[in-house]
Amino acid sequence: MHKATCFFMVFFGNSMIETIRRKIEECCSEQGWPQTAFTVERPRDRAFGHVSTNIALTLSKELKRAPREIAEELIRHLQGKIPDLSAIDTAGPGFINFTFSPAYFQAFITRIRKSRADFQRELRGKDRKVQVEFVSANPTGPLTIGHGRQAVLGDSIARILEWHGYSVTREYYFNDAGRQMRMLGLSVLARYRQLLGEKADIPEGGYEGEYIFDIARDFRRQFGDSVSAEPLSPFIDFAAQQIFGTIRDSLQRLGIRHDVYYNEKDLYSSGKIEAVLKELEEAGFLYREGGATWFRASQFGAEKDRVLVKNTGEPTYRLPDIAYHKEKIRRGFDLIIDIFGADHHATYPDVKAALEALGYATGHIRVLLHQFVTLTRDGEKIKMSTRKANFVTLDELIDLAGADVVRYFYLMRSMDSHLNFDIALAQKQSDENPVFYLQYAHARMCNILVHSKEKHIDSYEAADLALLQEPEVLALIEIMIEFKEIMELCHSTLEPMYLTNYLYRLATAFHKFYTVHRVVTEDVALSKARLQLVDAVKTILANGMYILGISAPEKM
RNA sequence: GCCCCGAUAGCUCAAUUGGAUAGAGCAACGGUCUUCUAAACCGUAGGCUACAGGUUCGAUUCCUGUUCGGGGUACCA
Repeated sequence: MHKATCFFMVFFGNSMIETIRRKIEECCSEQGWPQTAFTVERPRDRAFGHVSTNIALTLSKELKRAPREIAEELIRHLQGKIPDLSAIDTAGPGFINFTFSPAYFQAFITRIRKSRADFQRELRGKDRKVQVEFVSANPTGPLTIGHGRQAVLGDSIARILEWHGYSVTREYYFNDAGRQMRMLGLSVLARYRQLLGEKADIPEGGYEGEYIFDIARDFRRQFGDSVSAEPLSPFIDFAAQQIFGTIRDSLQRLGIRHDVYYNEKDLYSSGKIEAVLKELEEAGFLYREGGATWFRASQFGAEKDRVLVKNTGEPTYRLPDIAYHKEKIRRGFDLIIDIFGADHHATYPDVKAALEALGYATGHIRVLLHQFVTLTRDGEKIKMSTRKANFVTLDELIDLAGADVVRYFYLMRSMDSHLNFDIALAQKQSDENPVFYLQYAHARMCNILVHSKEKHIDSYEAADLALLQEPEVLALIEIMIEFKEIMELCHSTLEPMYLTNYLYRLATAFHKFYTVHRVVTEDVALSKARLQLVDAVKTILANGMYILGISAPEKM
C-alpha cells in the first residue's frame, strides 16, 4: 500500500492518535533512535493539549539526555508534518502536547451526520456468531435483584456485540429437573394441602415465599381438590410453568428477550449426558469411589477431584454443565460468553478442565463474573434468599424505579464491584437520578430542533461549520469523537459501564454548552451551524442510550 | 488453610488499563430563568487513594505482605 493511501485511511479513519504515533515513530527512526514503548493519549487536563505523548521521557534513559531536550528536538522535526494541528509544545517533565485546530473538530460534525447510527461503527464481529448466556435462573421463584444485574448486564453486552456486527444468540439455560425442582413441587403440595384444610408443612429446604401460595391456589382452581401427592410431577410442572411465565414477564419489562431457552432435561433425553460421560470414561479421566463417579480434576490444576455422578446415581450439576458446554462448542459459535454471579467462580474451571481433557478448544469461551448486589434499606443490609420470603424481587424494583432507571443503575458500576442498591434512594430517585440527566439532554436536543422549524429555519443542511469555535463547542465535539474509543473499550472488556460513564460526560458537555450558547437566534448562519452540532450530539447520545437499552424520549 | 472480587471525599462511585494539580453525583452552603425545557448551569467546602514495603523518570493503577468486607472452596445449583 502506498504511504499516502495509508496516511489517508488512518487520518480520516478518525484516529489522530494513530497518526501522531506513526509520525513520531518515523521521526525517531530517521534520527536513529532506539525503538521504545511510549504512549500517545488524551491527557486529563486540557491545559496539556488534546493529545499528549511521553516519548521523550521513555527515550531519555536510553539516550542519556534530558527529556525536555529530546522533546524540543522532536518537536522541531514534527513541525508541519501533521495536519490540523495548531500547536505542538513541551511541558512538565518532558511531555509533548499536541493541540488541534478547530477545523479538525468541525469536520466531525459532517461525518457524524452522514453516517448516523453507524457513526464510528466498526464491524469487528462481522460474520461472527456469538452466544451470550445469561440469567439462567432455575424456575423456583421470581427473579431477584441479583438476577436483575445479570439480566441487564447480559443484554447490554449483547447489544454492544450487535453494534459491532456480531450475530448474537441470547441464551437462557435452566434446570427443570433435580432436587431443587422436587423441593419446589413439595412446597406447592404442602400449600395445596393447607388450602384444603389439611395439616402440612413446607419440607426442610423448601420454598416459603408467598408466591408458592398463589401457585397452589391456581393449581387448585385448575385441577380441583383431589389431586394426590403421587406423582409429584404435576405440581412441579405446573409451578415451573407459572414461575417461568413471571420470569419472562419481568425480563420483558426490561426489554430483554432470549432467543434460546435451553433445557437441562434435553441434555438427558438426547443422550448428551451419557455421551460425555462415556467420552471421559474412555479417555481414562474417571474412577469410582464410594459408589460415586469421580473426575480427575486435580490432574488439571484443581485442588481436588470432583464428583460427577453421586452414589445415588444422580449427576451433580457439573456433569450437565460439561455436556452443555460441549454442546455450545459443537454449535459452532465463534465466541461463547457465560455470565455468572460471583458464587459460580469455582465451577467454571472444572468444566473447562473436562472439556480440555477431551481435546476441545476452549479459547473462545469467555466467562464474566459479576459481583453481588447488596440491598440496603435505610442503610441496613437486607439478606436475600429465594427460599425464605425476605427478598425484594426484580419486579418490585421495576415498580419502584421504572425500567430505565433500573437498567441504568445496573450499568453504572463495573461488574467487579459490589452493587449497592438502596431501596429508599431508588424510590426518591424520581427527579435526581442520573438517567433523567441523560434523557433530559436528549429531550432538550429534540426540542431545539423542533423549535428551529417554528422559527422558520426549515433546513440547516447548508451551514458554515467554521462558525463553531467556542471552547464549550470544541469540548463537546471532542467528547463526541471519543465515542469510537469507548466502544472499542466496551468491546474488549465487555464492560457496559464505560459507555454509561461516557454518555454522562457527553450529556454534561451538552448541558454546559446549552447553558452558555443559545442555538436558535437571529444570526441564521450561526444557528444553522449550531443546529448541525445539536443534531450530531443527539445522534451519538441516542446511539449510546440504545446500546444501554434506555429510552431516549423526545419530550420530558 | 486455599481461590476469586473489592477497599479512593460524610455516602455511592469514576479515573479510558502506569502519566502532569485524583474527578463526578448525592448530602451541606451560596449564586444563575422577561430569550430554544432550571430534571439545567456556576461557585464554596470536603482526600496521607485501608496499611507497610517494592518495581519505575512517574503508582489509585503493577508486584509482595498485612488488615477489613463480600463470594467460593459440596455426593446443593
